[in-house]
Amino acid sequence: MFEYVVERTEGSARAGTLTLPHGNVQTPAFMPVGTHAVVRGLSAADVRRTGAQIILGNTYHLHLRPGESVVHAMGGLHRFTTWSGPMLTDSGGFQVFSLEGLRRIEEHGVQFQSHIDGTLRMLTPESAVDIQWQLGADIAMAFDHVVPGQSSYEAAREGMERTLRWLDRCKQRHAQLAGKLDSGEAGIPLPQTLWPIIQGGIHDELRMRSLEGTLERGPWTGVAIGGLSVGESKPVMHRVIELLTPALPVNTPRYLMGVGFPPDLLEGIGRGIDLFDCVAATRNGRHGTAWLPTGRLNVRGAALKGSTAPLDPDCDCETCTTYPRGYLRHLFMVEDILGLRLVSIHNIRFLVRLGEEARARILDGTFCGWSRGWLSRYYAGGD
RNA sequence: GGUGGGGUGACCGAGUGGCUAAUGGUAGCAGACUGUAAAUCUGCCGGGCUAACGCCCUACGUAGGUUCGAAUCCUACCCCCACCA
Repeated sequence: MFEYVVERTEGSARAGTLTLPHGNVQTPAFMPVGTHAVVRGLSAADVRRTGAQIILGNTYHLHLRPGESVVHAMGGLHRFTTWSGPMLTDSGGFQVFSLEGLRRIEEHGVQFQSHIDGTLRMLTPESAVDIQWQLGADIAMAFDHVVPGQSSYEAAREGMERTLRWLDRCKQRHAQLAGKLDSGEAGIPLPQTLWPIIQGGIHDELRMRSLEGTLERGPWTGVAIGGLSVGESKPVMHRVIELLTPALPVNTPRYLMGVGFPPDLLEGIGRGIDLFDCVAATRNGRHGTAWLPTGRLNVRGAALKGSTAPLDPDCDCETCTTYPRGYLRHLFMVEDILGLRLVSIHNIRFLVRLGEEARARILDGTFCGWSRGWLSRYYAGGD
């Protein structure tokens, strides 16, 4: 049910297939983020047309609104959203980082003050797992403690060790719920699997200890690398990835959380990453930045006024095959929601296609050269 | 014709003697965004020179005047609006 098969490798890069209850995911792959059970601005059909195979939801946000019991009563996230493909829910661990100032960390869990109405909400390893079972995605993430990229050894060590202790508790609760499912008690339509998250900041020794501690607690159907792209430099991020992937089991998918921008995907794939998620595709889309093979394009820019050219002539997305640049710019100038949607669609398709092409290249053994050329062309565009 | 109100940078609109090249907003231009507190945020926005500090020029309807100093006070004129004839 949660099988991962690596079909071919080239250097550290891998092409594989992940089997999940709601379908397969061919890797490498980018997963669009749908924090509030929606990829912002897009319908499930829009997302499907981008070629995305799996999307995310978020424990913290869906716990606040509408509440996991509501989603569960409506038949789980798949029925709730009408997205019938694979899904993954993040645990709320990232909010420990992003909502710093609205939360207090304790060993028992994290006390959040809701950013919506100020009410106090405790998230613990156990409740994060409970909520995710109620939401019913294919993959649940362990509740982790993410520290900023600049964190000292001491701060990173604390977050990393806590993440391991919390992993034990997540695992235990997950096993309890899986046992209930087996005996038909849970009332949950399909099983889900739990993935752990490696932490340790930018400190290699901590990263390795996190990896070892995580693997000791396995086996796992997938392993995530968290706590990157949170303020550290690119070379440091690359170093940490290179450090970890060789030490991970081959037939386990590696998920680099929160990454990335287009070049980050190729840099990650080349270093052995299989799965990515990132809000940048949709956020940049809403903010008027489109990704092109030659770097970023400001869709609001005066240069696009009157242009009849497609956004990206090489792209097969709905936006690029239908609308001229001058119209997309116009949509942003008049602040119509269609503009936000169309550029989001393009950016997602752009990353999905990057994954598809990388996969094809790995399968025919031409990934490394192609990736090098792609990256130099992208960076030459001024990025 | 009379009375009253008003003319400020692309637009709207503050400012009623020095802290004013002139508050705010809009429009415009540029940039940022990485497991989403983000359809958000930041910067620029009279002209010229400078890498920059900064310097110079031109500006608050027009023309004069008062003053060390004027968008701000005075005079005349032009234009706009309202009401009355």
